[in-house]
Amino acid sequence: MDGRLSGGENVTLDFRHHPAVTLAEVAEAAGVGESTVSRVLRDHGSFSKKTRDRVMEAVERLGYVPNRIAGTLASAGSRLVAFVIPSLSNIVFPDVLRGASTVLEENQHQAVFSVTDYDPEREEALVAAMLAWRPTAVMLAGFEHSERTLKMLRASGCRVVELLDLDGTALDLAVGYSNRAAGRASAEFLLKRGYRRIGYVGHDLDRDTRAGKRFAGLSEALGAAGAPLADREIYAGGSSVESGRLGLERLLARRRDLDAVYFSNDDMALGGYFHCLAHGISVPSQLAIFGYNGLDIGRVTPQPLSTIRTPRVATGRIAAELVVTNAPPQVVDLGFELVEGATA
Amino acid sequence: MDGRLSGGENVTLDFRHHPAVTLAEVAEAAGVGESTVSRVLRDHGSFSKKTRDRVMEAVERLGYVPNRIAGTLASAGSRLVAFVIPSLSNIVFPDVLRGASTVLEENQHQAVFSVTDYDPEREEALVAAMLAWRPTAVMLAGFEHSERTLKMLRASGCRVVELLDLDGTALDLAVGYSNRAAGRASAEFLLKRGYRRIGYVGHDLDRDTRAGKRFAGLSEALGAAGAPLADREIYAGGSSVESGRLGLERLLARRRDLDAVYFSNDDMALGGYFHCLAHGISVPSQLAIFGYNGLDIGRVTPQPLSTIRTPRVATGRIAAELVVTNAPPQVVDLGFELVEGATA
DNA sequence: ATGAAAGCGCTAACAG
DNA sequence: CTGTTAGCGCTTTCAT
Repeated sequence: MDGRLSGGENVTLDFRHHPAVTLAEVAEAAGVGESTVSRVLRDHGSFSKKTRDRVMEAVERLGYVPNRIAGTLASAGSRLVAFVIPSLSNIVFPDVLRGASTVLEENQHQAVFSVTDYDPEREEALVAAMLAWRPTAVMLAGFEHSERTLKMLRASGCRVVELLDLDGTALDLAVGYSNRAAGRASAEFLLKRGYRRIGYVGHDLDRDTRAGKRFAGLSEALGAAGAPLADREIYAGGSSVESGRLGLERLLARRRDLDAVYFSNDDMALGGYFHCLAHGISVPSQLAIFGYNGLDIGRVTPQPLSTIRTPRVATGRIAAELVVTNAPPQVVDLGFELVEGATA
Repeated sequence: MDGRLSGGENVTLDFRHHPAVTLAEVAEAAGVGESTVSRVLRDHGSFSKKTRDRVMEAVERLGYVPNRIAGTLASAGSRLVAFVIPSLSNIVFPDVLRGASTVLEENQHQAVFSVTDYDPEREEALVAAMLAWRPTAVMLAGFEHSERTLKMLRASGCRVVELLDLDGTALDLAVGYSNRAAGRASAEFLLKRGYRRIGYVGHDLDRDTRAGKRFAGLSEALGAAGAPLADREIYAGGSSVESGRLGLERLLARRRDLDAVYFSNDDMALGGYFHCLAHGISVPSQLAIFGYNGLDIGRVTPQPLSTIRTPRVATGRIAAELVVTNAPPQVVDLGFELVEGATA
């Protein structure tokens, strides 16, 4: 009646696709009930040492791997933490993931992620997809989300952590630093150093709203000091060393009188710095350069890059800690540190 | 009898923790059977347009989000792809994830990941944890895994993709390029350019076995050409720009006669290059520098870095495509490209 | 200390 | 075209 009875061919196939061992099979093999196996495996409830050994022996022998899909369905939390991040090219997000993954792994949680490419609609779709896994928490970049995203998140009942931004209203938890304040601090530093004709080279501001907030803080502080932004060059698309170089080249073609340029981040700033090195523009006497992020590479260039160091790894770590400890709603300001460097 | 009956306070709590809407509730609200809702949602099987509208209206109104945990348990695959990667600091892995995530998202798969920090024991534990989610596939770096890891993987029945290496035996699928061949190609290039006193600056070779294979390929080719490796400086720990700089400094302190240095990757090589810039060592006339990976930044430095460009994003993309199409076991060699640059 | 049984929320036959 | 029903593999009372 069953194909398996009719030939060796199917036996072979059955070996290959052997369905995973189940808890019931382990129970059977150990000669105990299913609930006993479950108790032993989770070390919860009581059982004799003898039973424990029998069960573990069977687990070992059969190569049993518990099925967390079933486990999660039967019990409470999934111990899944979902990251919906804008990009993996921008080093910021791998750094955040790195900080979080250590903590998550130590606490038997798993990280799931997807990449929005800075698109709010994709974010919406991806959040929905993530929510289908009933994660313990979902981590997002910043505070700008579509109405529907916010609604889904609120309705989900899972923890929400908004990362890397402080300029806005948190849904639940928020961990990061103020980009607006960072922009302002950069402006004040440059002004203090005596620069007055300051330009800006940046990448797409509408999509990367945190870069937009830094720009706003910068412009605001420069304006307030009576030294408004001299000019700006916006490079469509993501940030990169190459677009920083190109952006500075274009900006200088228009404005030879600039004495300092603020870049939307260190990648861009390094591009600008390399442009200066290659074209004999002496830094900072002819032109000062200032970045954002405090990448390690900026400390090793012939002149250390002047920038703002941000606690990206710590952001991930703290966010994960708040989630695994189920901390009450709160906003954690990790601050940032201005690195004077030698380029400004 | 129940605390909830005694006061308004608990009612509020109940609102907050309102359990997620279930398919049964949607069916109820729409006045249809559960399987009908299921069919409509998955657009599978047949149903009238009228029914469809009624169901969708209820879904919308209740804010229903399907539970994939339950769905997966009831049906077949999880559509989860597990990445067990050594590091997130090394740009290689974010790049691979980036390539894969695009394809996975387009095909309604989710990426789960964890980080081994190049430790085979952690890898073993993390693979086990991943397997508990019954992923469609698990993606690993390279071919070096513990016996138990291999056993679990084989027994799991899920697809296994080994990434970024070709020098070894694949379990199922493998996508990448030969690190040994890359090391050899680098040596041949340097020799062809006339360099004979070649040194090496690298990071931990035992943990990063792919870097070890490049080193082996390099040494082998240099030895075969009668110009064996002059000296080497191994920096414990991961690769970084700073350790590249420091490594070169130390190496040169011992061997002033070197005419070229091969670095374990571009990060290290950039550190070396910056050291030369800062100390007036002219590149490549006094000292040639050669890296590995072909990072974008190396194309924008005052002198473009001589290196080998590797298809990291494509590795992730192809790996994901093989998985979502359930391709037969195979090894895909994506090759690499030697970039002549100006530093060697 | 242990087993039996009732689900968790969904999908997949199988009837109608 | 649609509803009913039997699980998926586990956890969790509840008895014993």
